[in-house]
Amino acid sequence: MEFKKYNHLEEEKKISDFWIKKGLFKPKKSKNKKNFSIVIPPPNVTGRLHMGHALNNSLQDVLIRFNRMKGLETLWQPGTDHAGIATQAVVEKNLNKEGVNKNDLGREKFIEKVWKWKEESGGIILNQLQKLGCSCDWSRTRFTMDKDLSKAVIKVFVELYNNKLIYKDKKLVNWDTNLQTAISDLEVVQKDVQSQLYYIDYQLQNSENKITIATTRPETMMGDTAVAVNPKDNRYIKLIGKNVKIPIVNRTVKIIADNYADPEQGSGAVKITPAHDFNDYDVGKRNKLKIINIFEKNGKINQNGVSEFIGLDRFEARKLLVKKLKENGNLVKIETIKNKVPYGDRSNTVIEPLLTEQWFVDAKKLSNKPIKIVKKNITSFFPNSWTKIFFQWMKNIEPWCISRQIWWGHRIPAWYDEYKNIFVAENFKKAEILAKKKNKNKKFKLRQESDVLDTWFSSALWPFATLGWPNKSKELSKFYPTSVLVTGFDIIFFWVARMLMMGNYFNKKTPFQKVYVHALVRDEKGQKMSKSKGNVIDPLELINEYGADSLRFTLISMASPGRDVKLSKDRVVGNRNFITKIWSANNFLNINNCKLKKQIDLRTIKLPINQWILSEFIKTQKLVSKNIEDFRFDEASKNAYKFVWHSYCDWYLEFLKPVFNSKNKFEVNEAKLFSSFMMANILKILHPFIPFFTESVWAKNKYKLIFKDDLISSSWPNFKEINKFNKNQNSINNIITLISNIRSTKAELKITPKLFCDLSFLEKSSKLAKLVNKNLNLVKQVGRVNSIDKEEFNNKNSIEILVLKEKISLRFNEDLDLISQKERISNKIESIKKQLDNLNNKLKNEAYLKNAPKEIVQNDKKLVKELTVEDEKLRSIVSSIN
RNA sequence: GGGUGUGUAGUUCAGUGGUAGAACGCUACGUUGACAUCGUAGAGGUCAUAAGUUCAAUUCUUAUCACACCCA
Repeated sequence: MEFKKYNHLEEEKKISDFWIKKGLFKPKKSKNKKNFSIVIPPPNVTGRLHMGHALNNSLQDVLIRFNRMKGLETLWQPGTDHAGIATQAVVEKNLNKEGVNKNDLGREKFIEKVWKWKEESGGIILNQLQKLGCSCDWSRTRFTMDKDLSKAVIKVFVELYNNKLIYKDKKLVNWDTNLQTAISDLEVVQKDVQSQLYYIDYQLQNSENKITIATTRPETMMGDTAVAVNPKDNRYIKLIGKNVKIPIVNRTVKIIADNYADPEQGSGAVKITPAHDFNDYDVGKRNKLKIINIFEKNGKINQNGVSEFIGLDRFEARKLLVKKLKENGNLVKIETIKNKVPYGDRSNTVIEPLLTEQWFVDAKKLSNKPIKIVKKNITSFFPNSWTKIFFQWMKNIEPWCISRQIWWGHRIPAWYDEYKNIFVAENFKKAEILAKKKNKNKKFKLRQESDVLDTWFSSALWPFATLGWPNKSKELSKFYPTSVLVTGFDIIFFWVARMLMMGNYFNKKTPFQKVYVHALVRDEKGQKMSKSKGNVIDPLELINEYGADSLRFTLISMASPGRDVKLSKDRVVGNRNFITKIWSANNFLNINNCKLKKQIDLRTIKLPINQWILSEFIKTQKLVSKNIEDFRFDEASKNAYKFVWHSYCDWYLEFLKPVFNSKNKFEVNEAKLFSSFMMANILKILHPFIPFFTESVWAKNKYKLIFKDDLISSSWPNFKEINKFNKNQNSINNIITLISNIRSTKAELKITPKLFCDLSFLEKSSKLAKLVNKNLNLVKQVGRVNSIDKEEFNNKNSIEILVLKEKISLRFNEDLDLISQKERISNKIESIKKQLDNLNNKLKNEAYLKNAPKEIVQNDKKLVKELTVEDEKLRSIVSSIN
């Protein structure tokens, strides 16, 4: 009979619609009142699904589906963040294409455009997550710029400000000259680049002598306010306190002593530009130096620069300055060096330290509680190694610059009057009340801060803001703290740490009990996937080609803790084959009319193969559960894979065939019922990994009639072991060994596998004989055995082999070439001898006997006995071969 | 420069103080009434290197080497 192939494209769409339409992703009241919740790491609203998302969300879905099936009330909270800079850039670009400039449009109109863009094309990634099978409660989808979430953001800002955990300060910040906004430390990437190190002579005042400084950024000379040397540097001690003239700039500055100057680096003398270098800024503070800012916000030289440089871009200014220095003879030499240069992670332009007024969060103070929480394991990281890295960062945390000079985002709720007062309040009216109090009878006009907040500021509130905070919602009381956070390591500082700060501060409870940290998805060679390298594998392409299930199973089975996922297409193909295998196994059941017609009382199962497969299943079900609970998704998926393919398909289905051929109605009936029952349970344990396929087969087999539920809402199998089945479990395992041995012997003798043989048991009171007699049909059909005898086959077409330490004889109706077999057994004897020698030596060693645990010694003794018997029997077999 | 992680079969990875495992790939045979997106059998490893602890080390410790990442 021909069966249709499994059509993943059709089925996945159908099943997805079905789940969503029936609202099966929504939390369902649990009997045991236990809850399980995860908040999704909100992807950018501009985002498109990449492999990292695919891995991250596949893992979350495993946890969600598993716990849902275990009967917990389960919420997976989805949504997106507004990605201030990225989204603004997208919309701005679109407008530019239409010939519209953002500034001509004005702030309000522009924001309208952004919202319009969001409604039309934002959040595509959520659809893509649905394609992946993510069972988020989509009806609860949130967006960081939603009214509710914005309310939370404002409340948090005001409260932190009132508690002096947010403040405004004039400091050097990382300035992105391209985006023209400040960014936080974390958004700066230090890149290794080749730079020129310029050695430049500064003329000493009232002297013929010069001092040579070295710099990679000569243009900042225009902002120099000192030259520093190390106080212990003998070369320069005499010069400390003397004045030098900056060439071209012609300003006179002092030579100061500061430990920052490293005698080993460059010339040992450094120019100090407090306005444009973080280290120099500190030097300037220590030495009370003047700060001269020479840059506009776009990175061009401002009025403080030398006249002919004003208006030049910083890199052009550098070129021109170097040229002038050369002409004037001030340039001593140029060295090419490797150094680190800061780049903006969004704009990829060189970051300029710039002195500006910004808003900061006192991260240091907020970090105390999270550090305690993690120390006490109230929130714990998996793998544990991340704890250390988390502490390292948290303990050295710097103030967090949260203001951004862009339009799209949460506008900072601060108002200014004309008298340099700042009023922070939840809205204009409240700010006005504060202002009236302060200004008494004075007239004033309030102007709102134009800056918006860093997107991560709102993301930090995600675990409670999405659940309704600051309202005391029932979701908040039910699902907060969330159970697990599943995230990539790259955002531990950006996001996880900050959620821990905000969650613990505002809720007195940690936002999540556990943090599962997964690694990066790389290409098969271990290279980072990047567009420029052209090695990006698009998850959507794989989903189209092989199905979401295949992709999910692959990613999940490769997610070993602490290791990157090296993805190759071959893996996905392999797992697609796994799905096809189950499909064809299920077809086998259907062909043979194996239907689950009623619930089964497991204790009444009689057939040894049914008892055996059930016992194997129970082992597997336990392993899968435990491994999912331990975040060992790789192991869990492998447990299931192994059972389904190698126990159920390879052996159990083969054993069914002789049963179906028999005339024992009872046995046939039980086999048909039970094989289908097992299939249902296979679908259950595979559901978290390959949800579409399993739900589809569930429907096809009409299991809902028996289990009363769709697969997604069915209960996770939790069978107790049945001890009285142990005997048959062993029997079948032994039969498998026997059949495997017969097959290998055939292969070794180059006998075609088709050929049947006769079997004879050579030992008195043979256990194997009893076993075989009890399962005669299985052995005969699956093992291709004709007849069972008791006498020795003393002729050229028989061979003796050892199975489970018993001698048996196989007879074929063709002559055998036993020479190779003789050699093989001799080799085996050799290796047993080695093992025996080893063991015997060990057992002679008194230190070993004294120190090793009794079980180990006993085990070794037992092994010696067994190997000795095996050795003897093999020797007798060899000697019988002529 | 400081830190973290990794190194086990051809490849990707599990694992363990006392017999070294899987998947994929490879080789041979096979179209046996679920499945060639398959079956059966098989080959393949000084567990990076060196020293130490131990009765016993692939596993623990230290050093070295290689690679990856994070921070400055």
